[in-house]
Amino acid sequence: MKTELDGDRDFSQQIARTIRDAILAGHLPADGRLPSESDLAAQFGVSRPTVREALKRLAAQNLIRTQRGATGGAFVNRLGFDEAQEHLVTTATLLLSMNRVDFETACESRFALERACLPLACARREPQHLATMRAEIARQGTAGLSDEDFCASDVAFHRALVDAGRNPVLSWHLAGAVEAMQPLMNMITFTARSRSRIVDLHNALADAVAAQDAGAAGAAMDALAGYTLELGGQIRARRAQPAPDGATAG
Amino acid sequence: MKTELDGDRDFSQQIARTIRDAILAGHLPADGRLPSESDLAAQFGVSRPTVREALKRLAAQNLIRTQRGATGGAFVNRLGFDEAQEHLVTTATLLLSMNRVDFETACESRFALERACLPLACARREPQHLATMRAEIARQGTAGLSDEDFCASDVAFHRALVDAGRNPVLSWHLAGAVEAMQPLMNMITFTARSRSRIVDLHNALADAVAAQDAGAAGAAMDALAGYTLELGGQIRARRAQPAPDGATAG
DNA sequence: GACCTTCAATTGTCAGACAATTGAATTCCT
DNA sequence: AGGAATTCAATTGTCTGACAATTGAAGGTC
Repeated sequence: MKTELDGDRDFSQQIARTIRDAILAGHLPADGRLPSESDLAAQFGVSRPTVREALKRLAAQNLIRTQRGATGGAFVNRLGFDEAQEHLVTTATLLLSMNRVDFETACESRFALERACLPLACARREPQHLATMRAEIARQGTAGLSDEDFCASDVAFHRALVDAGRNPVLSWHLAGAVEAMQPLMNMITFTARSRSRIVDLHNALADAVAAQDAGAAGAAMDALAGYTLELGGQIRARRAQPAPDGATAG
Repeated sequence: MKTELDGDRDFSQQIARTIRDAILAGHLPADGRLPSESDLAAQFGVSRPTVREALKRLAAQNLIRTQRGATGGAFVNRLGFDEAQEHLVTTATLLLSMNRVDFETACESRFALERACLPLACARREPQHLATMRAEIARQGTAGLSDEDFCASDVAFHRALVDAGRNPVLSWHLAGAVEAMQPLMNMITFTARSRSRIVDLHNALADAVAAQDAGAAGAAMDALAGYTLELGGQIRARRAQPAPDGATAG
């Protein structure tokens, strides 16, 4: 099974693409073992380091895992939701940081996406989801909670909310979006902290989901989005005109 | 700047992670050049092939690009929306194919997500978006259109719809989701072809967006989702009880 | 000054070797 | 015969050194 390559350039990339396509096409079943590096080198007519570079490319995409030893080798990975979510978060984080996405745009997309799961969450939420949401709200109300912990709890709350929709694909998308936005959210929460207001809005959301009232849930989500945007606007204004320190009326 | 590694294993992975974190943290600006492979090898105290494996990992994630020649080297990539969407599609495709996600779940998430952009699309759509949608609908109505072209047009229509929301982050998420679902959608369209019904639903969507009526747009989207699910159910039923060939009643 | 040549830096590739790991086969003891 | 310890072989991880290909830049020529 000598496989030909396009004569001139970047063998490792071509090999990686070839194997990747084979995996995506299902020719290589999950948990199946690839030939050894030496065999692959012989098949493609290249040296082992070149094959290794190709395999590292695939490993970077979580398409394969490697194991040493007699029965070791490269095995096709079964991509789970957790790993896929890591990918999503990494990509989204890079995207946001490298494209000068402004806060309003990021915020808007995040809440628009999360809003998408509200009907499902209201219809399918189970006691465990409600319990998690309530627990996180309670946690957010405790005094002396650090900003980091508050943000983590915030993420956990929204995670429970999207999980209540009981659609893993949707949860993957939404949780990834929420997690990728957290750095931006931190910037807000750390500066203009008004936790009680956020706790109130979270409670309204939880109430609506508990009552299976999608309309009310949507309204609560809109209110949360509006408040977050408002905070973002305050931050920007404060930066543009930095500190009339005494802060009189005006 | 000798950088230490955790003594025992998989240097290339550690090096890749180190550089990746530096990029994500912004220590390496976009389009900035990394040290040469030899320099990196010296800095990390490993050989050049090991450094190369690390760089290939980063290249596989589109974090860097490499260029040969005197002024060549590895450069930090500015991750654009297009490349990021490729990532998203690849990950989503793998996720769907490797986790036995059933059609209903995938379909539900896809339409829930797309529904999220309808208010924005109705509020902000511009003539160009409407024109694209109309053009694709017209294309979908032409006789003799191949199934592949019909599907491509379908994707283009939905792409225009989400772009009408004029939020690039949202477009990235939604277009990625739509494109990842296309293989599944093909399965449907190729079998139970009912293009006129789909064209009607697309027209209803376009009308609602043109009229900036978010409620009607949501209803049209729900109808489209319902019809798609219905088709999926038919396919499944037909598979479970394969071909009472003459197709008489009951 | 414009064009050509040479050059040096850098990535891409190769060959062979050795170390580390690990499951399986083998041997040895009971 | 059965189980435990040992040996073994296959495989990945890494190193060394080298050469080829590419490409912008420096220098030389007209």
